[in-house]
Amino acid sequence: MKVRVRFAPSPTGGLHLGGVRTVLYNYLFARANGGDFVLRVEDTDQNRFVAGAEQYIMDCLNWCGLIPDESPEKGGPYAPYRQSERKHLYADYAEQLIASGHAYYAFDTTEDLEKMRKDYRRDDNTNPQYDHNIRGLMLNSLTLPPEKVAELVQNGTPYVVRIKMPANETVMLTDMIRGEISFDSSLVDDKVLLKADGMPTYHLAVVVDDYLMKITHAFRGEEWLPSAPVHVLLWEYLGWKQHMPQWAHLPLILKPDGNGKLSKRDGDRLGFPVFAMNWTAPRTSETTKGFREMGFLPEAFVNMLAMLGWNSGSEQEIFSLDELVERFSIERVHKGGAKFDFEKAKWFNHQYIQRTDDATLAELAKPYIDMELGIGNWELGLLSKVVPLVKDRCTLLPDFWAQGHFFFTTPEIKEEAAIKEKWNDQKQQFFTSWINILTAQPTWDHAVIEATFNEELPKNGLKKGDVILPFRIMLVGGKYGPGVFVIAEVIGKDETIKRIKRVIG
RNA sequence: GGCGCGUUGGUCAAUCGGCUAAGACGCCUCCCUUUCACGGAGGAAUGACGGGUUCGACUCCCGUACGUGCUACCA
Repeated sequence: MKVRVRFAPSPTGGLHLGGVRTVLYNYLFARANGGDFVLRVEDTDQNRFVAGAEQYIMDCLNWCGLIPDESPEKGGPYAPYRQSERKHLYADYAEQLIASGHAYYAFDTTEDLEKMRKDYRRDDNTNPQYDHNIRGLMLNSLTLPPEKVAELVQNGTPYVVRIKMPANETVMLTDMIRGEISFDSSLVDDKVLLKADGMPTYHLAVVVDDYLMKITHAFRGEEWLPSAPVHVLLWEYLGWKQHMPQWAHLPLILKPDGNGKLSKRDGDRLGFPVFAMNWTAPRTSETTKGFREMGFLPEAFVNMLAMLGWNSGSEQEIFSLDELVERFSIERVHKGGAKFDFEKAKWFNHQYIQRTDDATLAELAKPYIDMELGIGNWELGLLSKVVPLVKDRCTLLPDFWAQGHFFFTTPEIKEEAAIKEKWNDQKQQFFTSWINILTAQPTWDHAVIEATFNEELPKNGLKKGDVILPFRIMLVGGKYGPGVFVIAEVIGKDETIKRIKRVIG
């Protein structure tokens, strides 16, 4: 049987780190097993629908290079891939469940449900559920005579369909990551399967669509584990038990400080991205930063995510996507959640920058230089000289500007104190006469510049250490950067002399 | 409250009964570099707790604690 996996997001906002990791594991598993990877949009909640979110999700997958084989955009043999467009399919299955006695109509209003939760709340049961103990007390096709039910349905009274959870059964589930898990069916509530608006809930839709789309392995977040028995029973009640996919409940990605699931808020609070790419909420126009815009390379982002919850068992940490396909195994995925570490994420990006060829880096860095200087306002050829000089100091793409800005424009002197404090006549004299020597130089390369620099030192009773730092600050503005004579070579004779004069007057 | 899941350094983690418990990030020291990085050499830092099982337990079992997830006509 052909392996088929699916990523099933609901289009409600930005794509979270954890979501991308779920996509990745799906993708790796599909590729490794010669299977299909499908993107199915779970837009069954009309209240939470956010315009543009679906397109955004696909853009994120594109950026990461995790392209689905079948999707709403691309189509495929099991189209449509949007649950809202599959709405008509679900009611029949709900009816089938009612007919076989595994589900029932419920006519309780929101107020009825609130009242029930209030009335039955006790200290040892702070959250009463609509379950096998309670359903006999509610307004549904189990408590109402058949004629009454038929009448209510016919005259358009809103109703939902609920699963009838059995009492005292042990529901078993074999998880690829966690092994055997069991639940007591008495403790699981009668989940709504079909909502009053005719849309299925996740519980029904996921089972029906996984069946119809012939999904063989289902990866999802650990937060779904408690509702897994509902899904297992649905597979059984619908008569599809032998087709049920193998489950893998992935560990959560936790916030770096304290505990709990990593949320968008944590990123805002601690200054790192949580979404793959910038996301602007259409309603509020509020933008949340993404890894892409912060200057991550998609390969580094994906590699980092792969290692958050999985490792190969070897000491290797840097893997290309192809290597991951080859090495990844779901059995080696951790059970416990992992705290997200932004420092480690940056380290991955630094590694990838060092391994990327200079021409590609120049392409990647270009937009950030454009952002500072304006498109077309600077010499593109200069960037290819700068990239190899500053790349080891760059962790994120904007660092190419931070580390190399002085190649493009005359920098502001930020370390003036370091020059002024120990300034004296000898130094003044040194630079004054050195400028004249430089001006007369027919060739301009770092070796020549350094040679003249060295020759001029003793004439003024100076050592290299006395003036090399001041010279650096003249050119760079601060105490950082590549070899100072190389910088002088790259910015050119006129600019070098200009920058020295600017300081010595 | 109930139920599920989890628990090796600050963080990510190896180990599938033999451990003097890898490696990476971060941190610290030193070297390299008359800058900052890169690179190199070191260092501090770990099995939640209590019982079993076993010649031997980080590894297996039980309990406790702690954490976390769910407990919606949201996914």
